[in-house]
Amino acid sequence: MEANNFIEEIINTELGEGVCEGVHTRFPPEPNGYLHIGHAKSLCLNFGTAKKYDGLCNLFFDDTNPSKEKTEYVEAIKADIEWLGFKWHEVHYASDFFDEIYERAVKLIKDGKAFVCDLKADEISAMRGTLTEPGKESPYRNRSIEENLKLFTEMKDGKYADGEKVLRAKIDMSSPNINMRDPVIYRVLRAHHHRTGDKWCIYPMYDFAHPLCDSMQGVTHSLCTLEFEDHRPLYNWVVENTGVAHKPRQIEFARLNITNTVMSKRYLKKLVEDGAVRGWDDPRMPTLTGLRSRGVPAEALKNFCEAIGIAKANSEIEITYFEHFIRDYLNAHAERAMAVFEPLKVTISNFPDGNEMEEFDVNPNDETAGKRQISMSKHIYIEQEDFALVPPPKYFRLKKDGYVRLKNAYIIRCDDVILNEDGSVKELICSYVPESRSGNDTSGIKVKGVIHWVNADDAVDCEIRKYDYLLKDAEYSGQDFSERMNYDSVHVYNGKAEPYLSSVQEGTSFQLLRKGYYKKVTEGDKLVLSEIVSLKDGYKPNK
RNA sequence: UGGGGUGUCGCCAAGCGGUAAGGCACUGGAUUUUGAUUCCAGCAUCCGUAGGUUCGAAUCCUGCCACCCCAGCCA
Repeated sequence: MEANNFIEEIINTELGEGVCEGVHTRFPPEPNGYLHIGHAKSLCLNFGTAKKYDGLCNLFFDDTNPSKEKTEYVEAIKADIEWLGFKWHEVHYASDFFDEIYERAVKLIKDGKAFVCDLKADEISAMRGTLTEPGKESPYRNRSIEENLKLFTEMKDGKYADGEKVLRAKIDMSSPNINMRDPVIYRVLRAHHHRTGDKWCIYPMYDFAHPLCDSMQGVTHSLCTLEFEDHRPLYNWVVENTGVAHKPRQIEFARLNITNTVMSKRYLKKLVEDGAVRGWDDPRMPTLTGLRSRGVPAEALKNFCEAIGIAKANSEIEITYFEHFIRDYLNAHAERAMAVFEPLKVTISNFPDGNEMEEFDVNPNDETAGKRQISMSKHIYIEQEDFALVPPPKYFRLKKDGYVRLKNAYIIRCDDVILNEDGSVKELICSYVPESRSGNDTSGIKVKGVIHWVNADDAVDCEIRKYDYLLKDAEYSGQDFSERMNYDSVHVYNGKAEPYLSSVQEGTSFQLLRKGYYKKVTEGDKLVLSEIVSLKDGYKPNK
């Protein structure tokens, strides 16, 4: 099997040497928040690697800290993974293994490799040493096995208050790796666990529980992010010293960073709690559910994850790269329709009475997408921005005495402009060129601009939920028109052109296509937003 | 100043001793009834840096520099 990244190289080598027989991975979120785009990378890696090697991938909830975890999150996480289209082999919870993890801790004590420590948190911290100085051994380090056993049992039975005692692995207080300086592996914590309720008052630490859970699930390759590299020696220590039969291997890779995007669960949670966004599924959020309500196709996200690759170098991907995959997918699959945000009434004086109907492809790039009907009459609406009383340089759209093409229809000429009392444009009187009809234009007139329009007779009013940018408007001010268009063309697919449509999740009304309100659309119901909204670097929620 | 990692084009990223893939972005130009798409063309004499080994190095060796992570009873 050809390796696409360094992890696959490792697997290939192991397979070749017979170190492992198959591949079993797991996606291991802690249910303390919603999944975001960063998790998508891990999701694709874990599920993708398992699939490539015809192996298995579990969903594993790392719920060893009940004070932060909730059932709401586990349900949301499952829904997000399903949305992405991944199918897990089994679902496991660290809490399902609490009994066995406890037994493994007892074994460590019996083997003289763990001890109950009475030091307070700050004392342990003070004795841990520093980056350059070794730590000092706890005075409780040499308690007898019998005493440790008794004390640990009492910890489990609730005889001690939170923080009063902990169980520590007996490793090496002078290790240059701070994680090996007699790490705490169990703490007393009286918190209601979302699954085990009040059964336990002691909980294992991540460093102890994770390798054991990997082993018990049969995981062969435990993929995690770079910050756990220093924990690998401890991971291996646990695997080697607890007597587990199956020995998994931890491999680290760089987490995903995207420009101008907040990827920290802590801040995302704060945004939700502060009411800065309507919830975890606010389209401005980089959460999977937020992306979904924004109209981002799951396929696009997966294509993106595949393209960015897996490596160990810290990196920050430009948001345009992600946007490219959204556009790429939408261009091929999204249904088209025309829409107008700020309507400007247009009367085509020489157009015959009644409606003229015609059929068009729903998606010119996909014949199987079907056809749609578009009608036209002498009264239509166009976008206010598509007419300029005083056109800036290189303005391709409508102006007084100028021509423009109505998409899918005719070329029109603006003959007259009717103004309001305040000087703003009220209505346009135009004439159309009959022989310029879409498909068989014999007029010989060349126009550069093509604009959207809706038929006044049967256009549909839509209520669009408006989301503001978190980016300030000031970001745009000072830009000239061409730059503005350029910006829009990146963030609103095709700029002023036809928006792409795709269905959105039920319950989501209509999403923003661009800044401003949607007023009229021809085909009422499904709309979509195409702008990419992101948080600025350094953005901090209000305290 | 301890330990663990990483350094190839603006951003990702291949490359694993034989003389720098690809994508995004960008720039030209052609088509185009979406200022989109599509399509051609251009875009690292150089791989953090200084030396060394070699007929030959981004790839091997040595020194140096830069950046990231670690002192939670979080994960």
